[in-house]
Amino acid sequence: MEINALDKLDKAILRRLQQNGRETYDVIGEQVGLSSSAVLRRVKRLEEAGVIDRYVALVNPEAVGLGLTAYLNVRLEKHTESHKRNPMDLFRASVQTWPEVVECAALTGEMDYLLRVVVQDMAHYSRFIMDTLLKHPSVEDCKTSFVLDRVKATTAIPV
Amino acid sequence: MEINALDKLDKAILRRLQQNGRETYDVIGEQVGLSSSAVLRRVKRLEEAGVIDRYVALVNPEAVGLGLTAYLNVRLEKHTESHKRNPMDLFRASVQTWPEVVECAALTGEMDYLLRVVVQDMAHYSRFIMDTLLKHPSVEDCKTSFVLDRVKATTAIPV
DNA sequence: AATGAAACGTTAAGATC
DNA sequence: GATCTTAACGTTTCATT
Repeated sequence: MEINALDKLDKAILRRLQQNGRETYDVIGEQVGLSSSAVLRRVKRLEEAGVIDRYVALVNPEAVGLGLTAYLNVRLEKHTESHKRNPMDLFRASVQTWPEVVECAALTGEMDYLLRVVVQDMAHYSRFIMDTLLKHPSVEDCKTSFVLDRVKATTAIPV
Repeated sequence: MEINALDKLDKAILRRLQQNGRETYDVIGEQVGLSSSAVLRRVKRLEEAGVIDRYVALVNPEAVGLGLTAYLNVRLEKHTESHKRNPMDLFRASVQTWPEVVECAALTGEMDYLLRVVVQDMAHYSRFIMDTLLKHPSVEDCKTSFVLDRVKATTAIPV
């Protein structure tokens, strides 16, 4: 579980797996200059250390009819009514249950949240805003920006 | 290459692969009620149709010393000098080469860009802003919001 | 046209050096 | 870390519906 600094080989392996999570250890080994069993042992170590979180398939939203992406700035109500849960905790818990919300971060500045929402079309988006988000007791206000073009969307971080 | 609407089984398979891109076809089959060869055929079809884009390993940023994430709103200069490339194209091309920028979208509203930037610490962030982003000929101005907490960060879209 | 069962080839995983 | 062995998995084939 310790983070004993990654060497050049670990980084090379990570870069490859971040591009292709199913590349065989044989191919990785050829590229980085190791045998497949050496690659395997390093990968297992990286998994156990929590460096590799998990492996996923990436689905193309357009190909499944999810053509509209929006970023949403959400401002929560400041006041906590004593008999209710804290608005922040309530909001965070709800976000986990909304499948349209694929990304949510708490930001500095105006202590609000940035959400990325993926839906079929404008009708679905409206329904999400009107019937779900703005009806939520913790939400004070929100501001939408629609995505015109996904210029870059990588899951790879610069190791 | 055609998008012949996904049935219940396709969606169930996609949901599982979006959570674990290395789940064996045997296990997926047990869960969705198919044999492994039937699962394989469906997965290959989904890959060829472009529904499954690719498989990747997800790396934990903190575990590799990338502890600072920021969202950046970037406004480009409006004017194109006739002898230069269009500022928009120039900016988009540069974004592809900057490894710190893991996400970039063109947004409606003020025709600007939203960037997600992942770096080691504030020193690296400053250097990126001062030496790279603000020195870029297409960039007029930018505004930073730091991420306090990644409330939700999934690569799974709601199929 | 899609499935399940079984055979086959490839890859992962483990042992040894 | 490399080589060798075995167990697991992915892939193909084919009979069945």
